[in-house]
Amino acid sequence: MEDSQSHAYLQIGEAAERAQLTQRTLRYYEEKGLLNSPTRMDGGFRLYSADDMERIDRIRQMKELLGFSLAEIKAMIESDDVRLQIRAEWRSDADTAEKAEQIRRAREVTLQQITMLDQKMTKMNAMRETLNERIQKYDAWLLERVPQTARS
Amino acid sequence: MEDSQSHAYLQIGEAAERAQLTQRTLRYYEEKGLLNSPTRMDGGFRLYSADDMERIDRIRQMKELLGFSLAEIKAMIESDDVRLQIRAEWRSDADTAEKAEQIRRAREVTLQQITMLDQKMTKMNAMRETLNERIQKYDAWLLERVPQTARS
DNA sequence: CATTACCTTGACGTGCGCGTTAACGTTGCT
DNA sequence: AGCAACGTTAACGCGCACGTCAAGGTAATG
Repeated sequence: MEDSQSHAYLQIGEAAERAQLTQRTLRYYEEKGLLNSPTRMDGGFRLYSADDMERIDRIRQMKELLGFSLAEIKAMIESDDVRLQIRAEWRSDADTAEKAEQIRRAREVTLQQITMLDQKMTKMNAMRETLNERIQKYDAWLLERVPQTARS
Repeated sequence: MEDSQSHAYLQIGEAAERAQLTQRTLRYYEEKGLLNSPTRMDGGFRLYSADDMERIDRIRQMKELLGFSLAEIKAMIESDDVRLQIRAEWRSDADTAEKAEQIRRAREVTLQQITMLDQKMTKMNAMRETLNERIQKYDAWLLERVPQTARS
């Protein structure tokens, strides 16, 4: 019987299914340094944490949504690493200053990402406008010569 | 000496340069049916019209902005063809009904494009929100332990 | 008419992002 | 202990989107 709250650590099979990717793809991402190697069970099986799954999903989004190459994505998710490090070393000792520097860098990267998102969205808005105008031209044409047309 | 109003028809060299693509890429797009074969001069050199250039630019945008494959893009620019046909046959005879049907199809395609643009933009907005929250977390962390930080 | 710059069509090469197969180890259940 | 289900690495393959020659034709200039 299964834990109703799914095992918290997933083997690659379930992980792939939930992420809508193939096992091959997950291993490939790991190979390319997009995923920090997940923990393994004794036999060597990969175990994906919730954080891992989150990250996998962000990678997928960046690919599908923004059409980035894996290399570009790898560069972009630096900031995730910092975030996870923060969580991990939360109560760790020492080096507040160094961590602060890392966080500032992560903040910078994140800001750049936001900027580029905004740029893309601006262009997409322009594109949307163009398409809208096109629709209106079609409608004008149709109304002029085929007035009995139903509009949606 | 050059016409100040650039020759209206461009050879592949200038066309590529202006579109920020390579000649190879333009030929490749033509080969794949993304561009209707441009007119040629007597010797066989390709001549790109303003419409061609417009189309090339839309292809580039779809690739860079949306990350689509050439196959997907080819499917999407159907509606462009109709638009150009309209211009061409503007005062042509006959078949208003048939043309109307084409226009309705083009309108449909365009609507779908708008819908998908909207979907993408929605997701990008969500992503932007996530990034914004991340920034705020960074700022909170920095403010708590390194209060002497300058914000931008 | 010769030179130079630009173009043409093949054809092979390349990097990316995986798919697929092979050979084999692990886990869980009975 | 045995079997099925699941996992592992390694290696080859593949389609896409071009890059990069090679061998030659065309255009513009002096």
